[in-house]
Amino acid sequence: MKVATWNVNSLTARWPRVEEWIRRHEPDVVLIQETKQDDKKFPFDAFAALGYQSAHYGQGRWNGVAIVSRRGLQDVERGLVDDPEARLIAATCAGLRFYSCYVPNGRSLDDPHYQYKLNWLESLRTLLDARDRTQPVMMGGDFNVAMSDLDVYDPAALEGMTHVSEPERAAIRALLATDLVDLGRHLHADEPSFTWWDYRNGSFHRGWGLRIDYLFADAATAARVSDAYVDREARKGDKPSDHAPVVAEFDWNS
DNA sequence: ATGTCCGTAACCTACGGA
Repeated sequence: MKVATWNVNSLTARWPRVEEWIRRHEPDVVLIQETKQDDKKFPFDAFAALGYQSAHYGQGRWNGVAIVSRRGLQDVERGLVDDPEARLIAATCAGLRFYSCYVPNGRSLDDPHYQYKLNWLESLRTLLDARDRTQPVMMGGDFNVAMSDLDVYDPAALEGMTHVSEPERAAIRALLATDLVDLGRHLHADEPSFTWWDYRNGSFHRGWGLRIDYLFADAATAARVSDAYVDREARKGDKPSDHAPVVAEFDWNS
């Protein structure tokens, strides 16, 4: 079983890259963020032509999350209670409960959007805390938080900014405290493995990245993971997203 | 520290958001 999470920064603009990536890597499930589409525009048929069912929660210009699967797709849930923005979708594929998350950016520590981000993460924690612990779960997405200084190219350069503040990091730790494991760190405790590089300043080739996209799973599922990695190749070439996909591979029969 | 990209609305340019 191969699962990926990828913030595509507009599925409309990124379709050629997404299609090529799926053909090449043949994932079973892909958790997508920032489709920037409504359902009318979402390429359900194009995914079907590749052999994938899809579920989408979009709102048009901003946000938008999706789950695509070639291992079945049932029981779709959209959104967080009281959240007007399309940032969360869940579905069951091959017996696993999947969540695709697009956490608010936060903008800056003194912006109201930052408090929205903290509230959003607390709502997500509440949802996960109430889940059925007998069902395997995998949650992935763009969390817009670098969990530790190892996840930042230069901690001093980001001091006082969003993505690295202690309250955000505590909110992510609280998510993990609902019995989830960070699959990237689980297998590679000391590798930076950034997932996002700013389009500006030649950040990618200078190595100025952050690890802000994650795949989390319950401990029993995490124990079956044989590989977890970032596909940096997807950040290169023509018209890339500013995020690279995070991939996990694991034994799964059901 | 800000050299880019994306979608939109309104028009071939500016703006908000990231």
